[in-house]
Amino acid sequence: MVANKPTIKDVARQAGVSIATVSRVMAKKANTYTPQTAQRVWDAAAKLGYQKNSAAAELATRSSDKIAVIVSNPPTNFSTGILDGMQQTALAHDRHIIILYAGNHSPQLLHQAIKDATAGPRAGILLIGSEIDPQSLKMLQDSQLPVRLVSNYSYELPLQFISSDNNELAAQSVEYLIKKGHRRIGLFGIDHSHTGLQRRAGYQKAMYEHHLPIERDWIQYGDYSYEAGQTIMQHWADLKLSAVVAASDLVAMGIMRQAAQMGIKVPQDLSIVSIDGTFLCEVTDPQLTSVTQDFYQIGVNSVLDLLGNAPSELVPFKLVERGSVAERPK
Amino acid sequence: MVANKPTIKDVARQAGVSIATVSRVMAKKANTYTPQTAQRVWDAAAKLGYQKNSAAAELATRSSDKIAVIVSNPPTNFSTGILDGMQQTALAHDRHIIILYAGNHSPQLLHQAIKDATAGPRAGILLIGSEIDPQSLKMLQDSQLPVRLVSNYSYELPLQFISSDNNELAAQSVEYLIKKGHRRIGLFGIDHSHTGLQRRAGYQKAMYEHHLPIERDWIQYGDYSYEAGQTIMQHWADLKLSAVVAASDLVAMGIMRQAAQMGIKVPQDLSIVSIDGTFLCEVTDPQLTSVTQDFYQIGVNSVLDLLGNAPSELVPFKLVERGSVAERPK
DNA sequence: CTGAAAGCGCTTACAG
DNA sequence: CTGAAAGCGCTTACAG
Repeated sequence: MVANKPTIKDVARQAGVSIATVSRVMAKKANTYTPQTAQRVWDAAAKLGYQKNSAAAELATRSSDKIAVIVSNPPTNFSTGILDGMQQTALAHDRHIIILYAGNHSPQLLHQAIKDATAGPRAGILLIGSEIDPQSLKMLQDSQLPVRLVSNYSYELPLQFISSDNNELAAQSVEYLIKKGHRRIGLFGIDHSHTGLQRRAGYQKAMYEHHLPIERDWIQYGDYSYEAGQTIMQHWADLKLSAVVAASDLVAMGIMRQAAQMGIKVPQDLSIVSIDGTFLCEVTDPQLTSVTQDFYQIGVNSVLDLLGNAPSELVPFKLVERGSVAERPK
Repeated sequence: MVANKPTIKDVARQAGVSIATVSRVMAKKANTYTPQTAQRVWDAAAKLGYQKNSAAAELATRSSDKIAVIVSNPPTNFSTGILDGMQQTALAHDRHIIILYAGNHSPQLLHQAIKDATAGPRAGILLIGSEIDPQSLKMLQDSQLPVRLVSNYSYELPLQFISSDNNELAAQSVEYLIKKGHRRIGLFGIDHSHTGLQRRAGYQKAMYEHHLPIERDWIQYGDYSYEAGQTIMQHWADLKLSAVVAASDLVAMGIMRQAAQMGIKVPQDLSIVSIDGTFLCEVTDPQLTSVTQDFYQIGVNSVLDLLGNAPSELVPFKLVERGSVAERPK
């Protein structure tokens, strides 16, 4: 037979003070108690193994130190870096993070996650890679909580965000390829989400600025997955591309795999720059040149911005040269 | 100026009933209200956008529908499958999952995560891949909550678990290699955690049973990472192994990479079977033969076992033949 | 079937 | 500096 969890009353009795006093010292309210009473309270709490019931505290204050982060699970897997950054930063600011998993891009699971996130007091909501439909938006707004989109965004949405600049991500990939002498450049694996469209726009912008035509089918859609890369690559022969920007590391890997099977050599026959720059880029042969996003920093800034009520923010990325791009005689 | 979030009182007033009645219909207590009152309550709730405050409900019932899952982030990344399984199953049983992130194997972050997990009412605690130190154990036990270890275990710990059988994972890898004619077989990349030791024991058991000697240095330690695979592989020449079981997919990839650089051909010169069987196995060239764990099922069973108070369980895995093992003339 | 009331474990003015 | 008391938003015997 185990004892029930001790409450503030038990601590008060043990320390010989009122529950109000226990509450104050546990909350470290400055100048409201003597060092002596504090010590007695701490001793009593330690002895009983007391732990504050957060549900009760949240109810009383109608506030919370918990940030709800909703992660929509995309085929690509960069969330680890983001979550690491969030975690560290939250801890440093005495906040906690609870993660709600919204499965694979199903609106239903997203709604469920938002509902869970707003079912109790929260410090705010962070959404990683979630496609916001009208109902989600309404739920978010009804909650009256601070909200930030993380790692995706849309200027059409009345929501602030922290992300890399998708447009620039694609544009600079193309610029780099052009600088290396490529002219027939494709964009493989984007989808029709805001992220995909922003990257497409960046690709188009860079091509136009250099007066390069974009032929039909140079833009190939997919879902950022390995399989998408493979499938798209099967039509490469007709496209006569010398270079391609891959919508994600996974897409790039799929492209490489299919290329190998078709006897196409990377980078001699086909140059690739990959968007993301996760560890996967260092694991292929040759290694993948990439525009690498600073996922950790995105995570850090998302909680900073949320807590500090800062405006939307684009986090810098950088191009990392590895082995998947060949120079081409102009 | 926005209105405050509506409470049960607002709904009661709007529907013209008492808060007790609202509470009952929201909780769907059978046979405690007429369809008519129920309808009025639902209408009122919908109109006001009412949502139950879970903190208050948990306080009143001293219970919760939230399962806390603590994920310790290992270099290998199989948690997605597990979390998917947990998520689906929890939802099907009207439970919710909140994820607490315990960073990279630091005891401090684990303690923090356990503290957060037990700071409010919970349906139970699930820990994915966490190394349990004495203090963690005590905190877990003090919580008096149902607890399950997921994807790792120790018979020395008074905690129940759901996992693949680490011993068998390694043993069957070895068996398979022996059947293919290999005799000089190594084990690369395990660490000194329970998981590592269990896999080592399985490896040794299989070798002994076939009267095969294990030479010094055939067992190489690491941390399940890609880098570990690379580093270890640098000493391959001295070892004269014909086959190796890799402690994780990442280790296997590191091995392949280093092998390629050293001009060693997989599988002709070196056969590999990898433990885990994530998508990474299909992404290499040749693809990796693996003992693949059923992570999704592990996730499903972990919430089932937790809620049903079932005993510890070993979830079946299977050997998947791909391209990284060559037959060897005996 | 429904309501009044007590209680869950905290926090925080208010008084002293 | 400290305590008594009200209140946070729910749930649930208890009575009717």
